[in-house]
Amino acid sequence: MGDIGVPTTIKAFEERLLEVSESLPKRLRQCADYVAANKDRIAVSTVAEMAEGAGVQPSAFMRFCQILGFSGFSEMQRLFRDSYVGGWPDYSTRLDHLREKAEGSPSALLAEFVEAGRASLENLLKTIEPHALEQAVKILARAQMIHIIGMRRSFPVASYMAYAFEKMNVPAMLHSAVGRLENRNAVRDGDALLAITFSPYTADTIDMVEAVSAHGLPVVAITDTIVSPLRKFPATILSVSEVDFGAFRSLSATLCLAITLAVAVGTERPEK
Amino acid sequence: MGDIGVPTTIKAFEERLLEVSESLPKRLRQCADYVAANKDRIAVSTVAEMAEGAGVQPSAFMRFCQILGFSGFSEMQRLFRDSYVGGWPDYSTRLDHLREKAEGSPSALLAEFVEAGRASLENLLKTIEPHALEQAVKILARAQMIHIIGMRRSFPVASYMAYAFEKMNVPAMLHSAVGRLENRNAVRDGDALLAITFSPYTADTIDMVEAVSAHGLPVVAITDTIVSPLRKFPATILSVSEVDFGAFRSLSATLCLAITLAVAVGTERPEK
DNA sequence: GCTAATTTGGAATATATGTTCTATTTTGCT
DNA sequence: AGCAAAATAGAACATATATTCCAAATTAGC
Repeated sequence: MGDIGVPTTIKAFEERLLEVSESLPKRLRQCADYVAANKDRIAVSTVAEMAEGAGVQPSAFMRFCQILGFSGFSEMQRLFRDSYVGGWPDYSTRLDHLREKAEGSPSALLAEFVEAGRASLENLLKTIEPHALEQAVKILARAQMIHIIGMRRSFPVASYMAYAFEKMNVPAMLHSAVGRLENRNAVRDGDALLAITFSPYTADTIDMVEAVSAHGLPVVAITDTIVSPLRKFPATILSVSEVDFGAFRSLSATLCLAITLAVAVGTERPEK
Repeated sequence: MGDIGVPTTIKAFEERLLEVSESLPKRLRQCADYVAANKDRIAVSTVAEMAEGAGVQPSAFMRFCQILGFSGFSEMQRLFRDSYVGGWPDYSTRLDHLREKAEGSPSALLAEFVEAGRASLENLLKTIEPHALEQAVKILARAQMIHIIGMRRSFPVASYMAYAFEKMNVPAMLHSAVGRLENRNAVRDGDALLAITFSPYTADTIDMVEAVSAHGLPVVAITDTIVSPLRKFPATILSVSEVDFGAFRSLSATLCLAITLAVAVGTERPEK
């Protein structure tokens, strides 16, 4: 046989499988065939299940794993499980460590945030529902005026969208709570609301969504996860789950979605 | 509480999660949030891993599963393993797919921005100078008050940093031009200025940098490229070159740097 | 500010699952 | 056909993981 190295990537795994499957006794060949046809099951099955699927004994499947270069089934499974979640380390605990130990230079911290941002972006692409996105664009493109609200952590996103809309000559209004002036009466028929809110959900934002949707106006919401209180309203929801780094998020994915939405609306909108 | 039935579909699971998450004590709520944001992990993780991710004890996560109507974690996991249909399109194939086949649609646009963001992040890591970053942290950590200025496109960054500093009890002041009130006299000895500006450089921001550095106060600047007009002043410069798509930039890299800077300052700063 | 009820953390326990071992069967060779 | 080598099945063992339990801490009500 060739190298004894453990496959560390799905690709390497496939190559090894192909390379080995020629010269395999009956039962082990069954394993190879079954695995080739059901690679995705490895991540969520037990040896017993895989063995049954292949029509062999667990011990046979075990030997099969070892021939592929792994120490056992668990090691092989880990490869598939890790590649499934795309390496999404637990940042919240890592930040705690950074804080406590105070070790790690700013550069190391930057590396962490870059990594978190990268993971968030990849995840965004995987989880966004194209249909919801299209619907959101349609709603906002039709609106006579887009009202934008986002407080605290969401404010940067709201303000960036306001900037982008302004640049593209799309009528939009950023509802910031400057001076506690609540310009709620600016919302009129034909308008739409774009609400951005993340846990912990600011009451003002929720209130505004409630008020606006009570008037029958359409609402588009950018929020996190599915437990958002916005689910109670008939809004078009775009959910982004940003990798959490302690109390902070880099907002990479959120801003990406935001700018996409803004540009799509700007281009779709009937001129003037 | 409502029904006691075991959720038998992901949809039912989500509904149950939403319905229950309102009235949940602290730790259980953490579980709910983490699960909502990481549903895909349930199929391939152990209770211990899920619990750690949520920042709780395994036993707490266990109770959470039971509140959702399952007998335990295993039963809940089975739901996700069974409904796991395999075929998880990995990031790169999904990206290609969206780019080509969905051309012109919002989803394709999203793919472009995600890719641009990813490239920007990678570039950020390569180009940032650790020494400059450390110096910036040092300057801001020593300042009695951090004055933040950033207009137009830079305003989201400025406001996010203001938010982050506030969260960490770091004295900071966001100089927005609300009502054209220019609070320049708020700047005092011992303070520092954090200026964020990108081409085309807003005059107000440059003016402020000039005024502040004329008083001998330290300035940290986040800007693009090396031809920034800020080079004329004795400021610590962190340059980010964001990959742009069309006329817009997703700001991914800039925000990443911003939040890094904020957290680094927050942790380095002497308490109180 | 005290008491009762709820919630939580951590260790103890039970169970499921992976892994190894060996007698038995099968295969390949002369 | 008879022998040696390889492969297999099934049981025995080891480990990892889920689950439960209870004392300590927290919260809510009075």
